[in-house]
Amino acid sequence: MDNQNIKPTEGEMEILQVLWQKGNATVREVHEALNKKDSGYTTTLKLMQILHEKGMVERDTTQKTHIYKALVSQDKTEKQLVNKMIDNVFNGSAARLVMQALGNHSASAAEIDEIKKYLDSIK
Amino acid sequence: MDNQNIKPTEGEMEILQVLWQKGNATVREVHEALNKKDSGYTTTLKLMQILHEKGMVERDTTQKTHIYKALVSQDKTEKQLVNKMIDNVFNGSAARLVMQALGNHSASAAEIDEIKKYLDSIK
DNA sequence: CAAGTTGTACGAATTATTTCGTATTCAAAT
DNA sequence: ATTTGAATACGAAATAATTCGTACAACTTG
Repeated sequence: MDNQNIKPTEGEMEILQVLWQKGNATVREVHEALNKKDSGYTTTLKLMQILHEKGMVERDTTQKTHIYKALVSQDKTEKQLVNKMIDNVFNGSAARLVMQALGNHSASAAEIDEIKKYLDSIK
Repeated sequence: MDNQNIKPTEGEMEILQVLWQKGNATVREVHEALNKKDSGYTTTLKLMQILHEKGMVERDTTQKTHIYKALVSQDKTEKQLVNKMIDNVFNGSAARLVMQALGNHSASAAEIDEIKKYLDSIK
């Protein structure tokens, strides 16, 4: 099985988000997108280098300023993390996670409609 | 604001699960419930002591063998963790998390109905 | 071209988490 | 009573994750 274990840390995850959103980006772009006042540029650089070591991103180094791009898919990564949470926190019940997620004020009426539509579609 | 920040680590979380399930338990009971072959009894003990320091569990020490009990609520803790994931992984969209969770674990028809009912109830 | 700016590399400090070794206490059984 | 077993306490090692300092290379631009 080629089942690559994608387990980004929290810091790595933040960077991947930016890369997924932008498609590709330089370290500076990523660093600015996450405007962290609590950590410096070289920290972001280091994390991106680690992501590269771990094979989760690729980079174009033909120019002085390197350009990064995610190699792991957003979908697969999200699935891994969600699955892990369902197992770890919700004893295997996806439904419990869903309800916990919606019980929060986080979900708007529009979101709820969207979810219902989705539920119908997979029925 | 009394907003206690509940952020158990992964190891702490495993222990809390057992305590929530059992109501209360000794270190040995917890250690056996999570039959980890990769870490010893004193590791579990230490983690439970840390949970106590952090105020996430209480313990009855009137007997030689202490009896532990979770102080943080399962519901609140789950909400915190889910919210964190919604922020960290799904850019604030509960709906995206829900869909990822359902697309994934291929929830059963019964589960889906349950969720729909729930959605109606909070509308 | 010299000076300043922007970039990467990378070791090392810091912080968080997990794990264990060992001392000690208490209680039960021989 | 002495030994044995099961428990806690707690420092400290091991591991993981984050952050930064600093050296150096490559482009401005004055």
